[in-house]
Amino acid sequence: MIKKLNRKFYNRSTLKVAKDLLGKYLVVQKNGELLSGKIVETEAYIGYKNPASHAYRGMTPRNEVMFGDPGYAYVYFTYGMHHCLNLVTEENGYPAAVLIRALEPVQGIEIMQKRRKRKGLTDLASGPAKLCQALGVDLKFNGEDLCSDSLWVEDKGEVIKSISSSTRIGIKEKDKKNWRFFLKNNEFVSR
DNA sequence: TGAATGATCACG
DNA sequence: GTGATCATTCAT
Repeated sequence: MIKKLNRKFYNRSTLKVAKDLLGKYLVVQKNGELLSGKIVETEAYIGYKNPASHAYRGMTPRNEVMFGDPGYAYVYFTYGMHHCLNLVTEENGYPAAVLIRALEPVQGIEIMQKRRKRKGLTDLASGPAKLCQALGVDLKFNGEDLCSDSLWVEDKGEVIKSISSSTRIGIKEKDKKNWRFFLKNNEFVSR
C-alpha cells in the first residue's frame, strides 16, 4: 500500500523522522517529468542551540523555512555551485529539519544520468548535492509544500532491515552527536 | 589534497 | 561594503 506522508508525519521528533524516512521514496514531479528514489541516508539538524545548524544564530532570510510549519522543503545553495534539500520537521517556531543525503534512483533514471553526466546508478544521487542535481531541485523548491503534487515522500510499506548511525558529515564543530542515519550495507550512501 | 565558485552573514 | 565561511563535488 502506497501513501503520501502527511504533515503529521513531519510534526514529530526530528530524530524519529530522520530514521523513519529511510526506505521511503522521495518523488519530484515537474514539467511532466516524474523522478523518484529511495531515501537511504539522512541527517538531523535540530534547534537553535546546536552550532552545526543553520538556525544556530536565529532566523535569517535563508533559514526562515526551518522555523515554519513542518512538512515543507528547505533548500539552500552552497559552495557557489551546489543545492541541498531538507525536509522541515517539528512544530512552527522550532527550527529543525532532516537533510536528505542520498537516494537509490528508481524512476526517471535516464533524466538523472543526463543531468549528472554520469552513466551508472551509484553515482547519481549518492550525496546531498548530487541528488538535487539529479532531481532538478533548486531554490525554486525552497518553501515547497511536501503535501503538494510537485514534491513529496511516499511510504510503500517497505520494511527496513538495519539502520546504522554516525556523526554528521562536513560540519567542523566537534559535536559528537550521531545524527547521521543510513541503511546498513547500502551501496547508494554517500562516499 | 585542493580547486571551483558565489550566496550568505556578521561586523561596523 | 567587506571578508570569512560553507550541511560539496570532482579531478589530480
